[in-house]
Amino acid sequence: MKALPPEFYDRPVVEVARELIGCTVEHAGAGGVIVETEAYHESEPACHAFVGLTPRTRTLFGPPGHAYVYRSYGIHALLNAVCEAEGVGAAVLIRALEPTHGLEAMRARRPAGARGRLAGRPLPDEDLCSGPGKLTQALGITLADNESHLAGGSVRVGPRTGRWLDPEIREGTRIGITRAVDLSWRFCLAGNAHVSRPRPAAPGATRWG
DNA sequence: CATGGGATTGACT
DNA sequence: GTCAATCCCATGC
Repeated sequence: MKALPPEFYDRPVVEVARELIGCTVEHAGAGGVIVETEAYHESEPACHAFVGLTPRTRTLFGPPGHAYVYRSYGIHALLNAVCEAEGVGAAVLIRALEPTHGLEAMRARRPAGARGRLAGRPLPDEDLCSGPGKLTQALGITLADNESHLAGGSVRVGPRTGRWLDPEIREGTRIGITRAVDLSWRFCLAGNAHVSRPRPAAPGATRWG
């Protein structure tokens, strides 16, 4: 796979978040197409970089085109792409993928449902990567991948191909945050079953898709 | 050095 | 809809 160059990430983070929809991510023999992203920028308080340069946010202020991986709620590793010029804290959170290869490797890394209807059965495709914590688990991405190069490291991000060349994109407000909740900095591939919930509605429509 | 909160998920009511 | 799990690290004393 040809990877996106660092220059791709060296522009306004909201623009990169939109452009990453339809691009590919792969790691450890598995990968998929990005169907959901969110933008974060040091100028707004939901961004980790808002507090300035600390040991935790060092990667965010580094050069564009690197992975920023951090632990969320003590449990999940979340994958971001560092954007904008070195010295500016900005990143795109990769929130969901449509898996394209390595599905069995993903299922091996994702525990099957312990109870209920799906107990003991393999997870459906749309449950493998339909959330930021799920996709890192499915791909085997950990904090050890923090700061790795997205163009030549363990995590690789590639350009749009095939039926994802000109994706129809929905946008909405970001999820799971308590500050700067009004910014419409979340982007999704319209009608895609792998987007996490809640899914943004089409403009003027009453239903998703 | 102690404390508190968080860019989530899965299980249960 | 509600809830706990569980770790990193920013902040404050």
